[in-house]
Amino acid sequence: MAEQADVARRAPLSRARILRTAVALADDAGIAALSMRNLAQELGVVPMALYKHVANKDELLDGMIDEVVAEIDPPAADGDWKHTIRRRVLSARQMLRRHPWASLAIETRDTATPGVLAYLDSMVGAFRAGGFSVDLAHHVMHAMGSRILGFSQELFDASRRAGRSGTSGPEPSAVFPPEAAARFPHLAEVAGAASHEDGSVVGSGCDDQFEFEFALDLLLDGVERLHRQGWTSSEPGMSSTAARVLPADRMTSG
Amino acid sequence: MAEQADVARRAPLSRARILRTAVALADDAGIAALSMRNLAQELGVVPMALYKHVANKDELLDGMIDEVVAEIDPPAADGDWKHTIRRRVLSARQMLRRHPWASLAIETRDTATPGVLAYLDSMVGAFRAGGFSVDLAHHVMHAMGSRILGFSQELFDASRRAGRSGTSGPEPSAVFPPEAAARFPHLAEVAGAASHEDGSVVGSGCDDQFEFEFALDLLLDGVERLHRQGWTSSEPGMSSTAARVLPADRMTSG
DNA sequence: CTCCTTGGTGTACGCCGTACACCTATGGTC
DNA sequence: GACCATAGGTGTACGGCGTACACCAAGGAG
Repeated sequence: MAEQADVARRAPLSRARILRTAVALADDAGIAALSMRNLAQELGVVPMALYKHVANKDELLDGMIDEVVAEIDPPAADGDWKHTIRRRVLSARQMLRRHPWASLAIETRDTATPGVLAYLDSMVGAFRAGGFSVDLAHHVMHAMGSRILGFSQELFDASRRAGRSGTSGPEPSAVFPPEAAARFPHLAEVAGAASHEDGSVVGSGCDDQFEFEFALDLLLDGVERLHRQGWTSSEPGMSSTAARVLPADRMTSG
Repeated sequence: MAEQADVARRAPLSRARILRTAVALADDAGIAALSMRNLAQELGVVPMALYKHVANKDELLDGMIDEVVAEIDPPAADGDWKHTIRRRVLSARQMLRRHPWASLAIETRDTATPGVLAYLDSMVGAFRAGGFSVDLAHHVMHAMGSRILGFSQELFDASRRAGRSGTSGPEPSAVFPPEAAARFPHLAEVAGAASHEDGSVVGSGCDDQFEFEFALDLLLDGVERLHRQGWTSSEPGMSSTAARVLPADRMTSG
């Protein structure tokens, strides 16, 4: 009990405490540094002790994911669908920025956690409540979940990282090393323009939040247009979908 | 040379052969099964032999990425920007389907490979050639590279995988186990509708290729609209960007 | 003939996840 | 109070990983 202070030298190690500590450790040291051994040490306990509370490392990761997904604001009751979706998506994004490991962890898991499913479900629910057909809601969810360029998570992260030689970095221009600029002139042009255009962005080259909202609004506005004109998948209303130029590009969809 | 057939018992192990074999192994057995030891065994060689041709495993992965990125069709010279972009993106997608490990591998690397940079550069070039301002091209690239829902790569992959109990799976409905359907009614509704709507989709629930092109065209059409109306970031022309509802949601972008 | 370089080998180290046997308090039952 | 089942922390050990480092065989150059 409380009498023997040194026997209860630590808080008594529960699944919840393990998950909280694991999230904190991944936040601080990166997901690569999250080993069962490191986590155990952080908790002042031997590695195998963890296995009395989580089945294995995969289950630990699942727990961590649901832990952070729960941080996403619940859907707002007021407002139209667009407002609701927008706020929710931005809240999810804030969570992902707080926990940079989460995005990759979620995508890596081979089966979605209950928390993730609940989030997606409530998102579909918001579209449905806004009068969307099941059909349109379905396709819109896909559109919001897919990345058109297959990769390059935050597009210029790589080039930005390549230019970092310290945390100070007061030089906003020349994000590219010169030889890269020669090889990739268009990227260099874009990167250069981005670093000049706005004083509110200090050293990083471009305003991630602006870019994200640009993409979000581009999509939401398109979706709103489809919704208003009563789009259905059997009779597509999008211009280029009707006049599809590359029927041969369709794959076998296996 | 060719005289001693047993001395040259294998093709002489070059960087190119290592990369080709590594790609094939990752394609077949999954990226998790690609260890230096496994790869060496596949090549009939001792693990440390690989290190005479690649610096370490990270560099091996970089090489593999450039290997598969090179499979993306070069940009078409003819046609308008939309045609060019669309074809290129779809070609990239086909590559990513051939090499399911590639998408994650590319996103995991902390510095973009030359091949990836070249691909992105040519993409920006296509927009520029289509008359896009540097500004718009920049933001559009971000929009195409970002995923609005922060995760869930192919949205219903997870639920689909949860329902797989074999390769046959002749039952298109009930993608969800019933208890999950009760907890996530909207997802269940969407998943159920998807499995009924089209005879061309056999067992998988929804047509990934259709979903992808839906998202692609939604974005391209929105982009075309912005382009036509001379959008600039200083004076946004998108409806919801002008009447932004949630200024407080903006983060410090740091 | 000697020597240097190129490329494959063998051993070994420290990390990882985790199976398994063990120990030790706790609390319920008689 | 005696007994014992159970929950939870411990210690050891195994196989796999990436890779540092010393070694060695073959071939070309002087």
